Amino acid sequence: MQRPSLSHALQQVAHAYRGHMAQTIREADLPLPGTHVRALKAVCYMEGCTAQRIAQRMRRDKAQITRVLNDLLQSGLILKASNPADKRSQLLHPTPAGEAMMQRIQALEQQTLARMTRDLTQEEVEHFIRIAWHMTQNLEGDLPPDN
Amino acid sequence: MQRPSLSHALQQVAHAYRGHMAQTIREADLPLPGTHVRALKAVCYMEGCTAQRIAQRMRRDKAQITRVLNDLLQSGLILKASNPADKRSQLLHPTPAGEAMMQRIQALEQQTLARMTRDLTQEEVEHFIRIAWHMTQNLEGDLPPDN
DNA sequence: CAATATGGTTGACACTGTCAACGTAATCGA
DNA sequence: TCGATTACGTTGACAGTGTCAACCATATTG
Repeated sequence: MQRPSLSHALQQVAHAYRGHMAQTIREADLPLPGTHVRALKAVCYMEGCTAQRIAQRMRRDKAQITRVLNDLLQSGLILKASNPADKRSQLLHPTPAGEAMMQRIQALEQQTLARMTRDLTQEEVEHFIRIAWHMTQNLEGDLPPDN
Repeated sequence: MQRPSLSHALQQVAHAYRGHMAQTIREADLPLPGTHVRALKAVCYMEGCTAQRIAQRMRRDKAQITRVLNDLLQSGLILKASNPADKRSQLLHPTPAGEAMMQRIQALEQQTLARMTRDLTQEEVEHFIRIAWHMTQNLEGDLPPDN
């Protein structure tokens, strides 16, 4: 164990990021929890986006994704369209409101990220991302970065 | 946004660590959730440990800490002793069972950390920790590493 | 002493995450 | 082509995480 330990540092920074984003979003009156934001991001930026693909990308249980997507649907931020290639699944698309929401949230996230990395060099940040990704793969296996 | 983005990398690695530790602990039949583990760690390694100090260290709500400590108390892993310096608070100590539990969990954590960093150099890991800590401070303010 | 601040507890609630079971649709192999 | 198996999405149930507000008892401060 180091001072501070890897586990402690990891938990703290993840918690700090989560909390700061949550507060920023709350202050901007965009009542969307973190998981919803991430799912909406996937819907906006993934080609041929389905619930299954979101679950894989986020490494979350598909049940959770279903519920988040239903919330987004009810909030009018996304739409489900039948998937001609597979009648079991639906293709997901953002509505204009969803796109607009994504724009606003992206801006808030950029703010948070900028503050978080304000005195770090580009190299340091990229190094951090690379190591984080490496650790993830070491623990979980392998999926492409994707974003 | 990079590929993968900082936010995504951060959430993934934190989730992977949490999940791997949870599974490892489950497989070892030590039915203790992550927050409980972290609190027990604090009780075992902090001098003059009180609920308040744990809450500060973990940056969590004191209500949550109260409940976690009560669980640990009921599980016979810690003890509360009256604090001569302040009758409102209690000094926390591990029981022998708590110490033993801590030993076993420490070993499991070391395993997980070793796997997570298996192909990384010491410098890379320390760099990662330093940057993580830096980001935390950028978002939250300033508390000493402490561990 | 009165006002205020702090440590801890409790209730309530929102969010996160997983597991199991199910219906439907696709796919694969005999 | 039919039957078994697998995959997508949904639902129910539940455990765990995290915060806020109200409260009591004790400390601290003016």
